[in-house]
Amino acid sequence: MSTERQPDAVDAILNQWRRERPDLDVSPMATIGRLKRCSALMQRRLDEAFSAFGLTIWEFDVLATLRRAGAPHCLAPTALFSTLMVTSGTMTHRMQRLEASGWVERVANPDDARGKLVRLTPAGLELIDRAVEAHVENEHRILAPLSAAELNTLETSLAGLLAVLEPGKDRAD
Amino acid sequence: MSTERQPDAVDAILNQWRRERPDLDVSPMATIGRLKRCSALMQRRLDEAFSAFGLTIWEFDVLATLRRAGAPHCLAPTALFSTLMVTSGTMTHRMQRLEASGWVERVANPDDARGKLVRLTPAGLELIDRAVEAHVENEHRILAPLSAAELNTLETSLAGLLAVLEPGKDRAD
DNA sequence: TACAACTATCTTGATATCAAGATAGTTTCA
DNA sequence: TGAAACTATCTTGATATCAAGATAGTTGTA
Repeated sequence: MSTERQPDAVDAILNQWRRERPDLDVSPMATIGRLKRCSALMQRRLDEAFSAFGLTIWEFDVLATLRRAGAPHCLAPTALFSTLMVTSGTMTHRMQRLEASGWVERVANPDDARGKLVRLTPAGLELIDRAVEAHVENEHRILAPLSAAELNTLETSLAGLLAVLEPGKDRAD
Repeated sequence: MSTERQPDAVDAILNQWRRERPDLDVSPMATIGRLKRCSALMQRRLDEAFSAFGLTIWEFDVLATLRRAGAPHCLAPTALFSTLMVTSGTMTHRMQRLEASGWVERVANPDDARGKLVRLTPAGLELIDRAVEAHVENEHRILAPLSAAELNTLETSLAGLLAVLEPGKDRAD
């Protein structure tokens, strides 16, 4: 089970635990610790591209969700916060900010007067269309050091983990 | 390039983008999207174990960092917030909360009067020792559905990604 | 119709976080 | 020694988030 790679920050943490608590099998930390660390570092790299457009990660996420839904780029707040895994209160706050920026507007829902629909404005559409181009380019750049085979293995592994973590989706039983 | 797995939430997002922006090669989103989603879902699962001990994730992280440093379980705030990837202001706030809970105490730094050292109290040590046992068990449970081969592939892939993302560590040049 | 149960959204209050700057102690070097 | 540069920590003000509850509209059913 030898490895050729250089020890990383997670290896150091594992070594500390093995010294301090040799009674524990901390091997899962190798995977879960790297998952968290990769995700945190990745978000920072992605943020660099967003900030060039004056966008934060959450602003990009909301605008992108509306954009990829297709014309008329209009979704209910409930659909948005479910997709984005945040609470309704958070979504209310985000709508206020995005509306003030002029990137979304709220229009009456013809089918349900309890709520309104959130719609990309022309300015919001134009912005997110440019931002997503830069974002995708940035993602390509970030992953460029990995070979096609490495990328494929990583994606397949993460898909397997996601299937384990995603609560009860796509189950037939 | 056929796959046997069920489509997941990230596949749905990719399909939307391919319909709306067929000019973009959004393939990196398959990996990066799953990374973020796996990490978010994993944190929720981990949080379940922490909350059984009345701990939040950040409280666990700070106490665990002190614990695995070994006796006398004492680190400078700078070492803590560097390791934990947060700002100094955040760490000040965390120290106030943890000190009020009685899990850490601040002692004078004999080598540098500018700052104090943060040290686990006996109560903090006892708590984190129990909590980390439950945490590791929980991690084993979460990953149990994956085979040893799958886990090994996942860990190796994430280590490769981390080497790409980690800024300039372990470089000889 | 009328009422109960349900649902979508917003409000409130508390907390965690960050960026920028303030404060105080240490180090370097002439 | 003394002053400048540096460093460690804390403070301040703004923002994003959540949990819980409030409000208003919809649906089912007698």
